[in-house]
Amino acid sequence: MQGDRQSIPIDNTAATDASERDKEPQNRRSLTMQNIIRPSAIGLSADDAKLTPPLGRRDRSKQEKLQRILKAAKHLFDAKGFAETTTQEIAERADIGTGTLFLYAKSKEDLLVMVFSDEMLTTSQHAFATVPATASATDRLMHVFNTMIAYHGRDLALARVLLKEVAILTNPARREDIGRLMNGIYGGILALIAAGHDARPLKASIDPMTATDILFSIYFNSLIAWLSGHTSKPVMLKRLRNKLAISLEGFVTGTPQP
Amino acid sequence: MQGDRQSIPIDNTAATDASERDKEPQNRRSLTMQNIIRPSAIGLSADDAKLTPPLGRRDRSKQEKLQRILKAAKHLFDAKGFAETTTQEIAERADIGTGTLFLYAKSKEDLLVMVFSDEMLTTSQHAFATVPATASATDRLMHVFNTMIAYHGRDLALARVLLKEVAILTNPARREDIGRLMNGIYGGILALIAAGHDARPLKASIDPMTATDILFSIYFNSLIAWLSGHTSKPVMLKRLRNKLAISLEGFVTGTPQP
DNA sequence: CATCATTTATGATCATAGTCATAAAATATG
DNA sequence: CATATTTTATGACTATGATCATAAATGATG
Repeated sequence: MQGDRQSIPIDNTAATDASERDKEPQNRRSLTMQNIIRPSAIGLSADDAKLTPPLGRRDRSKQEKLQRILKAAKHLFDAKGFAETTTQEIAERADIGTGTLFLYAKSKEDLLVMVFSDEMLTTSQHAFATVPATASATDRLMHVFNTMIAYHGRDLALARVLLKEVAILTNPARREDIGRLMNGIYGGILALIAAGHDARPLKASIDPMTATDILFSIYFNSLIAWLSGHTSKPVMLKRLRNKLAISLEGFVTGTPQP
Repeated sequence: MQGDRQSIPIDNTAATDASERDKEPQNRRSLTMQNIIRPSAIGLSADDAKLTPPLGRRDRSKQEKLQRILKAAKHLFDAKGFAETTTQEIAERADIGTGTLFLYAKSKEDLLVMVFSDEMLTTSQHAFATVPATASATDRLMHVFNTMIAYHGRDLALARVLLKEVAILTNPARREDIGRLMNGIYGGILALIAAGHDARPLKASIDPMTATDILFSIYFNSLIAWLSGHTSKPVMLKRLRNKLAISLEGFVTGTPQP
């Protein structure tokens, strides 16, 4: 029961396929196309990144091009939907060649995740920042999940494609993007429940991170069940709340407040 | 707390898009291309279906063609993988025209789910049928999930594509296929836990179906985390077991056995 | 600056999923 | 059986995601 504390959600114990063998030859110069770094990817705003001194013309133009691509893609995905947007259109709008696009994203789906992982992160951060302090643990969790669900609800078709990609990642770069998102969410949930709730502490036998993992699983499956058309939104929300309440109840000691 | 008993996993509260308005004009003859019915889809074996009397030449040939398609697709997906198999190849192997394929499946992905939903159902049924009677509730659940995980482990690339499609369904016909699968799994889990475990009954406040839903969510998320490369298989299994144990503990009354 | 090496950009080209007008087959009707 | 109607089959064709050989741009070196 001890010795397996989770530092999750992400640990790359699994083999990273081919990318394992060609280790970066230490003393090469800077960013090559194989590892583009988006500002947000290292916790810097675009401005900060611009101010960061030593960037040659090449790297600068690369960053700018990437920003144009992401902006163009986001605009089109939002405006016309994923399937209805062609990579040609994105390239044109970003003012680059059709082939250039695939130097920055491995596939159209990859681009989709690149585009929206930032927004998902922002959304979740806002959700945690606005948690009602006085509410019950269940309600606080529901506030967070509700916010995220509302975000995906803005465009169901887009949400379906996006979550499909997010659920199962194949590109290590995207795994990092989503890893950051997951770390934020798990951290937030953990903060909400780590001390227990309703004046009752967590059971000693329960690792808070494991509890977090369970709660997130419940949320995620409710979300995809809804997007799959298995349940209506109100029913999904009602059941989600119930499942969270039940789980939370199982995590703490003592009996419910009278 | 009452009045929302889940008859899940599937209820089609959500709008079924266009397919809602063109209601079958009652007195048309039989199966049109829009609703092909596979034998297994109604709980009959292929043989039973053949014996079922009133099928005209047309319907018979349709069934046979469908079987050829499914067989061809399964063979090729297994042998070469999903991405590496072209719909042309499948059509050739099934001895039909390239366009004919898309009369039976809406897309290549749709075909993938058609092909493997039966096998997944069989696998889960076998898993439940071989549950060790004397084991703890956690171990009995782990036996089931382990079996299903092992099944997906036979071809990770295929499992990734398949589960992506299964996670979020867009075709109502496929929703029914997977609905049957889910009903089987939920029913099995429910049977395992409905009476409580380790001589301790379920808490009165807990709907067994809701508990089932939670347990399945935990399984499913562990599975996709593994397939996404977030955790190695042994770590995933260890954590899965732990999460199931914790949840199960929260569902029953009393204290653990001494 | 001139030359060379490396990295990035480009669009013509390819592969293939999916469509659609047309034909064929099956069934209904008289 | 002859004809009309409905359903299914077909493959040429289209749309588009992705590739790749070639060119352009950048930076390093002397």
